Amino acid sequence: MVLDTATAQRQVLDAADALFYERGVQAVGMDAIRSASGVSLKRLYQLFPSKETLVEAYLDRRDALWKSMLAEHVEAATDPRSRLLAVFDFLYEWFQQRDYRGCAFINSFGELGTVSPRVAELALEHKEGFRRALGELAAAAGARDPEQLADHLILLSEGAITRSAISGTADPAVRAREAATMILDASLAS
Amino acid sequence: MVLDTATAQRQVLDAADALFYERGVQAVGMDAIRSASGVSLKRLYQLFPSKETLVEAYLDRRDALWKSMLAEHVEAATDPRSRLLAVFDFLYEWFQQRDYRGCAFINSFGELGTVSPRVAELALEHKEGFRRALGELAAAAGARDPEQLADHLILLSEGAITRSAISGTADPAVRAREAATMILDASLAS
DNA sequence: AAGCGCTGAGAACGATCGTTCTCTGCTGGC
DNA sequence: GCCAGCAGAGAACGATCGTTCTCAGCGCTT
Repeated sequence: MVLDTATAQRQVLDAADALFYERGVQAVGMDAIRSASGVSLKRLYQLFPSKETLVEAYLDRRDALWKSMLAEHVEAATDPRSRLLAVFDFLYEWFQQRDYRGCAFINSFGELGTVSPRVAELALEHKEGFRRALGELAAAAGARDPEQLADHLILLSEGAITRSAISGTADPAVRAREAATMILDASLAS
Repeated sequence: MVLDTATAQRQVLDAADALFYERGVQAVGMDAIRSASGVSLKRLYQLFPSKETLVEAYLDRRDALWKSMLAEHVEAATDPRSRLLAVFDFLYEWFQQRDYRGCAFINSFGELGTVSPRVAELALEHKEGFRRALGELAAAAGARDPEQLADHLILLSEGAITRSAISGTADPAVRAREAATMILDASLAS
């Protein structure tokens, strides 16, 4: 079976994503990715010269996918206020996925943050991107201090992400939405 | 050099705590713990028959230490309202520690949650203990719905914990305290 | 038809993992 | 003085890791 570069790359990334996310980076060997992807070890190393490269690609794709899923939910809402709260509806849907295991960036950072500066950097960038999005939504919603509101809302989001992972319930998203509503109302321009 | 059981156990746990917390569980071999603790491999395995046992002991001790540090901060405050907010002052101090690397339970859960039910259980218990403490503080502070307030405050706390780890700043504790104040004021019995 | 280059399958390599075993030397009881 | 038993130091074991190498086979050019 011969594969063109694009599909081979996609199959490897699909396998890496599923395995890294479920079991963690260090617990998954390159052999497991090779078996799951059906791409030979040789080709795998041609596409991604090292495991670290593959981890970076895994995180990059997660970041892009996550951003687009978030944007999808936000754009479905019309008025600025519900666009901001749509963030928490997105979280709720995410948490309900059967294989939900928390945030790949938080998990990877916990595993490799000390030893791999690249992973630490990607985690920071991912979270900063999210914070930026919240800042824009907060500004559009007419917050008195959009930056501060974004800081508060991201804490609720991150808290819900880890709590949902550990408890195995999607409920934290509901609680986060409640708290977000309170904070949002309190920080709207009067 | 001969060590009695108690000091040998303490030295092993000190070394395991420092290494597991800094580098993650999987990245630390038993040999590294042996070198750092100065306890022979044989004795190490007499005290902790497997690495998983040692990981459990590491998490148990972290839980106890964390709880007592939190209690210390809370008890230093007098009125119920500042006792509740003292949680976030505690977080601020914690985040400022030079070797702060996030929550050991969140990190361990991310690394081993899927594969080790015991680690998943300990993480859940640790977080439930924290939530319970928040619930009591919320009730004492006269919240209309203490359980809901505790749910909101724990989201802010967990969010601050992970954000502080990734960003390397203690600032999230300040932001969390701000948001907590707003939520607290909004949910006091009127 | 013949040879070159790339392929996939998987063996092989050196390192390191968690765990156990060996060996040497010391200590206490008789 | 002597022997049983436990200590520590670290070698050894089998497994697995990330990575590289071997090798037989296929498709392409001339």
